[in-house]
Amino acid sequence: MVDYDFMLSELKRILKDKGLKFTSQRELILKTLYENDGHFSPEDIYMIIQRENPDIKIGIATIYRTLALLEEEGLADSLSIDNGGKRYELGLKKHHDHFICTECGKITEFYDDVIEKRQEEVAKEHGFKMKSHSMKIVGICKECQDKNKQ
Amino acid sequence: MVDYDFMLSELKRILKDKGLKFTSQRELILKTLYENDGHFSPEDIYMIIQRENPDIKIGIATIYRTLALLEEEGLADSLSIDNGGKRYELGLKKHHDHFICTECGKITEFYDDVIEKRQEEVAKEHGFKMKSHSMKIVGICKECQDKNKQ
DNA sequence: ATACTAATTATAATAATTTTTCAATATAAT
DNA sequence: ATTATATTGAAAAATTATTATAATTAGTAT
Repeated sequence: MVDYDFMLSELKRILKDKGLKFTSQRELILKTLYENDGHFSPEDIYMIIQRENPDIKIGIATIYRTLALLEEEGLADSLSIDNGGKRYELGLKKHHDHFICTECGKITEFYDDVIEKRQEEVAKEHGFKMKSHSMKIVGICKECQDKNKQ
Repeated sequence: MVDYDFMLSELKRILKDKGLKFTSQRELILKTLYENDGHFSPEDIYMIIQRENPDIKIGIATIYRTLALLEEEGLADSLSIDNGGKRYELGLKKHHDHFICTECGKITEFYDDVIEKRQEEVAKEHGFKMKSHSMKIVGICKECQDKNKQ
């Protein structure tokens, strides 16, 4: 796992490169993504920050803006859920795909080499220059299946 | 390609099964999806219907409700695009995945047996009961790459 | 055919989510 | 420290989706 100091210096480097400024809000949002494992809506991030830093004021618009920036620069990744909007997670992690459970809403990560490799090939075959890819498998997780049986 | 009469009779059968009613609006929305190849937002569908049937009045809420119904019954499929909301396409087509071009926004369909098969296996390996799956490859399409070179 | 019942509709209001505007503030370079 | 500029929070605006309701319509039974 990439460590926080590295991500922070990446953020600083990127901001400098683009003539943008390093702010406490941007740092805080990155840190929040780093310290919380999961897939969060902007609203989630907003509430986590408020809960964990009752002294700090931050606007929801800043959350939206910053998450978009982090994603653009690869420091965050997003996932579109069927209902409602995007969920964000920390970027620079090993690439992976997602299981989404329709019963409990849980999002689980998985990785499969065969699929990864084949995606590259398929893109190449179609002359498509791949920048990213995502796969979602929607269904019912093991836990919910067991729960249903009882 | 499944023909329209089949889809229409499917719709009628499903509605009857569920004690719902066959209405001109529901038929019109299915027909619109059938006759227009592409991936449309509810707003798109609304505008296409208004344009092609200036005499008919239909409410945007009906579009939303009907698309959700059609999707639930498999007569339509939806795809979450990064910006904004869902895009719908006709259902009962052969399953496929999507290329999304970040330059021109074009969505292209593709199908790959290796990926399909492997998805089934991965879900099974994780004890996940797959209901559906989707894959998006985001990048730059051949046409835009060529355009950029000029 | 007609009448009846319940589902469906359009419209408008409402809710939820995301983006934009703008004046005040904070940052980075000098 | 000063200055120029990017960023922020707050509120307004825009977008997207859902809900309530009275009127209408489809499907069934008569």
